[in-house]
Parts: sequence; C-alpha cells; structure tokens
Amino acid sequence: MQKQQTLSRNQKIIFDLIDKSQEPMKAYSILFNVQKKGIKAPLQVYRALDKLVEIGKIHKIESRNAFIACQNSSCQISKATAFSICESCENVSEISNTKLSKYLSNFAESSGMKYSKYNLEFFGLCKKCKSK
Amino acid sequence: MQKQQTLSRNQKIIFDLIDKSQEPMKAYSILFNVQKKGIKAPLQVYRALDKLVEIGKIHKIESRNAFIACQNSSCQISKATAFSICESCENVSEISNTKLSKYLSNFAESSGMKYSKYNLEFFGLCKKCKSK
DNA sequence: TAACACTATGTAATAATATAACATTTACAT
DNA sequence: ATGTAAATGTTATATTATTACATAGTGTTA
Ligand SMILES: [Zn+2]
Ligand SMILES: [Zn+2]
Ligand SMILES: [Zn+2]
Ligand SMILES: [Zn+2]
Repeated sequence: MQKQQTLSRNQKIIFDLIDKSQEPMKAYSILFNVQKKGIKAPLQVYRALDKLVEIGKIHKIESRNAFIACQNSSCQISKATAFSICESCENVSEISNTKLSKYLSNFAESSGMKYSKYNLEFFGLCKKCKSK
Repeated sequence: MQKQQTLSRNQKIIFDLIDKSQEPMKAYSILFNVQKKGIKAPLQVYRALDKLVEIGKIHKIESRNAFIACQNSSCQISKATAFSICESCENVSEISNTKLSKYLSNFAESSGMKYSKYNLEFFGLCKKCKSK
C-alpha cells in the first residue's frame, strides 16, 4: 500500500470533477466547470492537473489533450498507462492487464535505455460503435 | 511493396526538412524554417504534416507535439508506432520490433474493440544520458 | 515561538499549438 | 473541355499551456 496523498483544496475540486465525468475532460472545460468554485485561471487548473498526474490520480490522454481519473486502483503512479480510445464516440477506457504491463516493462528494460515509464494508446471502434 | 506516394511541393519541402533533422521538429519551428521557401502560414504546415502522417512518412510524437521522419522503411502507414524518448536530452528513436508489434496487435484484436492502430511511447534515459 | 523550507494559491500577461472559413489553383481522368 | 479531387493561399481565431511575480498556508525544527 502506497502512502495516501492528501489533496489540496484546488486539487480536490478538480479531481472530483474529473472523477465524476463519464468522459475525458480538457483543461479549459475543467476551468469552465470550476469557476463557480473560485478557480478562475488556467494556471490554477494546470497546476492541479500536473500534481494529480504526478501522484497517479489522473492520467493524461496525450493524443486528445484530455484527462481521466485513474480507473485502476492499484495504479498509484502514472508510470505504465494504457488506453483504448474510440475514434467514433471518443470513449476512453484504461487498460489494466498485468501480462501486458509486464511484457512492456520487460521490453523496455532490455532495450538499452534506463526505463522510467510508458504510455500506450490503442485506437479503433469501441464495442458499441463497431456494432452500428 | 506499397504504392509510392508522390509528394506535393509543400509536402516535399516539409518532409525534407524533418527528414534531415536530427531531432523531432515542432510545427512552428518547421514553419520558421520553411518561410524562405514561401510557406508562410501555420495551416500550410499543418496540412502537409497531416498528409505526411497519414501516408506514414512521418510520425507525431504525441507527448511532445513534435514530428519525426519514419525511421522504419517498411512502415508505410502510421498504424503501429513505438518510440523511446529520452527525458533528459529529448532524443527520440523509433522502435521497430516485429514481436512487439505482433504482441500489441494481437492484444488489441482480442480486446473487444475494432482495432485500427496504436501508439506507444517509452520514457527514460537514453544510453548516452544514463552513463553521465 | 521564530525561523525556515516547502507546497500551494492568486493574478495578469503571453507563448505555443492548432483549426475554421473562404477563395483560388493544380493535377488528372473522363 | 469538363468535372472532380487534392492542394494551395490567406486571414482570422480557437485551443492548449507556460512565464513571471506576489502572497499565503503547512509542517519541521532550532
Ligand atoms: Zn491508472
Ligand atoms: Zn465508440
Ligand atoms: Zn515508422
Ligand atoms: Zn538522452
């Protein structure tokens, strides 16, 4: 068990919003949604996002510039992330597969670099969209 | 052998620049470098980049918003890309490993989605930087 | 408790990345 | 020559992210 991180006020507001969202959220959409709570500037959002990513509570979907809450309770730090992204409905789900992550970290370890993390994004049509 | 794509004027100018570069190039840096050749607007650059990505001549490094020429002659289309990225010197190299790509496309095929492509980015220290 | 270090916050301005909208031109197949 | 798709040119604007600087809270230790 990792040490439990206490979130600051802004971090908590922003995490709660992302966590409740059914879809990845973009920074300026987050900003718009938290303005009533007193968070008025982009930087306040980006700072909270940076911290939340750092401690693994959220992940950035790089290809979409968007953020989702970690869907994998054991993923306390964002050092090995994998996602399926639907190119039609833009649904994103986090993949949590031990074999896959073992395979990839082994691959990285044997590659000659001093490996610190990876990010993998699969694209295609989700189950719903492919049956349409 | 795939059909050989003929590049248009702007596409060729921009591809040549990226291909000669020793490092990933960002869109506005590309723009700056091709202004003397008559390409004056961001959109001209982005349109060429889009096309070059589509036909697999270059790849976008999503975590860096930068572009590199494909280093894998057999990679005629950007449907399965993998990179090592050095967090110190920002060197990026394309990984071309048949086992890895087989493993990942099999994984995707068996995941329930209608898989179309993936992108994988490893982060860490490259050989040079780790020995410093 | 005072001093210190560290983290977080507030605010304004601006940088960097990317697209929309519209007009025109080129390539090339019928 | 006509139609059509791809590419280009141009202006304006949208979106994403950071710099710089000032202030406030939190916890540790002298
Ligand atoms: Zn996670
Ligand atoms: Zn879908
Ligand atoms: Zn390639
Ligand atoms: Zn390096």
